[in-house]
Amino acid sequence: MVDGRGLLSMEVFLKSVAALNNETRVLILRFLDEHGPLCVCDLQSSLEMIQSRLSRHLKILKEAGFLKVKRKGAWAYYAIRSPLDRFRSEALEEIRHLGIDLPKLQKLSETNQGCKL
Amino acid sequence: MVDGRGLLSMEVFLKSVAALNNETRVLILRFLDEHGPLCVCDLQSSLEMIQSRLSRHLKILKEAGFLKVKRKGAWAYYAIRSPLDRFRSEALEEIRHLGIDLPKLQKLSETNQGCKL
DNA sequence: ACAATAAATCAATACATCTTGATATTTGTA
DNA sequence: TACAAATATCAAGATGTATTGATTTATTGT
Repeated sequence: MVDGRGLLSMEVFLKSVAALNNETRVLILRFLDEHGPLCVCDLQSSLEMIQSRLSRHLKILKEAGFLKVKRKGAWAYYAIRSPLDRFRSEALEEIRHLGIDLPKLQKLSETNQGCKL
Repeated sequence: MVDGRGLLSMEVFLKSVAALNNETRVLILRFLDEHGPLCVCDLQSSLEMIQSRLSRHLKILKEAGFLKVKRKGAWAYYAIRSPLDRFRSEALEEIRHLGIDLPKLQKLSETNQGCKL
């Protein structure tokens, strides 16, 4: 990074853009932005998404530099990475202004049966 | 637009992002950013791209709100739209910082034979 | 009206991404 | 160690996007 503002390379830029280029991932970003760190199974129940699909999207967002993961035992907590560089935080700000209707947060991990369905 | 900062909708946002999600289009944006309005055949010779391919990318960039076109007779001059909204201009600023190695400008339209090859 | 040039669109193929169900990996607990 | 729960990865088919050459449309000059 030459001047503190930009991404390093075309490759990295395109990876960020590709990650944003999907409505499901935009929703995931916004949901984590709203609720803070959540484990995969809570996202799964809140967003009503099957596990492999969600896991794939989380991986893409992580590898594009939008998310971080913290493992706590068997659980993986995903959250917006902080700080974000300028372009990514502008993108997130833009996403906040889209007026997305967020589903209700389901903390399945905190029920008796855990994430098991 | 509610507050002057954001795009209207998910659909419009995704269209902008999709337009950015291609190395060829990023190059076209940066080239027009550097050289100002250019007709299709000048872009064609400068970027060494066949006409149908270039035309398709220009259309995508225009419909995503990055470019405007001004027709002058048979020629179509494409240029960066101005003003760009915040997200699009941040994207363009980011693109400026990618350090893209631009090809030399070829003003084929100003030669004797015109754009004909 | 005709021919020629600039640009846009179309149709087919190639290439990439998304979704799903199945399987593998990791971690905690008996 | 064996089992179960949480997550990650894989393989196949479905869907979407890119490229190319051919065709079409628009405009200019004769």
